[in-house]
Amino acid sequence: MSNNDASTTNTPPTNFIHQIIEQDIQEGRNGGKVVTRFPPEPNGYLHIGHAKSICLNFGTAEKYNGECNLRFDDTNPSKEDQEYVDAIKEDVQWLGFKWAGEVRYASDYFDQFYAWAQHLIRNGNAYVCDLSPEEASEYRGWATKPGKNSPFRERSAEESLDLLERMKQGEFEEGSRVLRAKIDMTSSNMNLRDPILYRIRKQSHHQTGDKWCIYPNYDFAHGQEDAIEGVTHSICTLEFADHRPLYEWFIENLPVPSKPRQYEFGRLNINYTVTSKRKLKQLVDEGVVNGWNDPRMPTISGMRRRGYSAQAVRNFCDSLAVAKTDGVVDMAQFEFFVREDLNENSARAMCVLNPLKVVITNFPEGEVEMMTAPAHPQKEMGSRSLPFTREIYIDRNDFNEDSTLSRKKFKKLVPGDFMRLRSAYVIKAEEVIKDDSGEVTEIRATLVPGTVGENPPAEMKPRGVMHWVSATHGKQVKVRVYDRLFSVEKPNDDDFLADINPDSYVELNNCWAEPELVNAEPETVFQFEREGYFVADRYDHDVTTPTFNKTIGLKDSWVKK
RNA sequence: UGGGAUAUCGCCAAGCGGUAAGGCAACGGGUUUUGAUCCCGUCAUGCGGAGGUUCGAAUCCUCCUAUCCCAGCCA
Repeated sequence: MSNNDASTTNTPPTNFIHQIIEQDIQEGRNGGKVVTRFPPEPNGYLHIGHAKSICLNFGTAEKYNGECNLRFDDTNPSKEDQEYVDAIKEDVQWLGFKWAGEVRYASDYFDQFYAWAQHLIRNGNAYVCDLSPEEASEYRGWATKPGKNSPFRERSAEESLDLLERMKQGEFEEGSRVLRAKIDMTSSNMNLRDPILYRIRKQSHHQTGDKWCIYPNYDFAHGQEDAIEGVTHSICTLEFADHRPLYEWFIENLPVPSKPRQYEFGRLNINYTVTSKRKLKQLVDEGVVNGWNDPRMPTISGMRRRGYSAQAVRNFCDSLAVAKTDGVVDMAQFEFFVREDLNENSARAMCVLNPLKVVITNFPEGEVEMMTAPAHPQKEMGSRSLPFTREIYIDRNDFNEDSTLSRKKFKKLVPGDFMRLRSAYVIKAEEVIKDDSGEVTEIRATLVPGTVGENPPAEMKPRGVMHWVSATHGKQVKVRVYDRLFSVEKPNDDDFLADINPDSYVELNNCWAEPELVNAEPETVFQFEREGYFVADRYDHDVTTPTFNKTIGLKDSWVKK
């Protein structure tokens, strides 16, 4: 609630795109309407970078009472698949956005594009070129070296029209001919050196099947898609800035129904991860991670499985500047929003990750005392019951044999000293039992009567508080502990796999949780007190195989030593 | 090297000629039956550099410097 108020109306513009929009509205441009679109190519899964674009496009439409379309830019069948179409729709919905009307596809407009291609030819603005890809590249020149005209550039409109139709009929091989715009082979903008409009691809398409064997390029499609849909502000990332003159050239030279404008903003980069589609795909294909929705992946489906809430992802994206700088946002900034949301909304529970048995010698065997604890320390979220028994588990890390450690600095169980069991008694460690190898296997302790909900006398003041679970009434659960996928801020570009964090995934099979936890609905996030946030796995969790993924640890300001 | 963009605290960033917002991180301190949360406090005489215009410049001008993007029949 608190974070989103700012994005309703009447607030001053927060970024340069909103400034432009407000000016457009003031000048009555587009009849005061604002229409945006999120236009992914269905060739991979959406990631955190896309989330920023989604939040910007949908958020902008929302802010100005406009609409935002979801449109698949499916102009290259050789890279695309229905699997990605479905996953992308699911991700956008999970984030909580609703697109205007039906989902759109660039392929819905292929007939129109073809007619417009003929229009350009007739007006002397396009021609069929027979240069091979290698020759075309040579003719195009170099950034500092002007290109030269294709020998087919002055071919008659009639001939080009005929050739284009025959390309469409499948008469020619892939790569043998293309349709090009006739602009300027000497332009300092490479995109204007007679860009390719259509190329031959004898492949079936996930939406149009085998209807087409020629497909438009990005540049000959995107602006026209926007124009057809009445998009007013076409927001894309910085690398498309060089394409804007071409975008405008098509809008000017074609009888399009509206005149959209393109604006570019800086793409989101975060440290300790990668977001290039190529690298993410490699991680999946080489089995470095367990699929696109592995909880370590920066994909939306990965973050979802990790336990990050849609609201946290959105709050993070909204906190980001929309500007033209290309910086790298600190992962800590993202983690802040994840914790902020989870702290506010997740129920508390206790789960011991590395069990160490404690026997309360002055508590009768077989007896069960039910403790009650609030589900949330600050918010009213109900309460839970915790069975307290003679044998309990505490975390191995909460015990230390060294009783000389400073009481103030070391808030853990040490022999002869007192500790508070969260929501239960204060206990005192009396005896340490070890096995032959010297490893501590059990602690024998005594409880201080009357300390449930009450403080003990000053001389019995506990060093600190620790979580616990009944050894006889708790449930054994599986916990998957995740950490950052990469151990360095900026994974090496050439060999990024070498920078994988070897400890990014650890599976713990002997964890003990308070009983109710096994009944949790999949995708529910809990705060395991003193440990962090954990989500019941979306796919693998159920009563018989309780499985939790570590979402993120609690902030830890305890400086060791 | 031709073109397009960008440079403000460790990171993100506001600022649009009137004397450097905010968030993250960090560091102090308080509360606390989570070393969490919460609360309080500290954190740029400085805005990539050098000149100039101006009563006044992060904001305007000039020249440098650094970084990113463009030479797919990818998007």
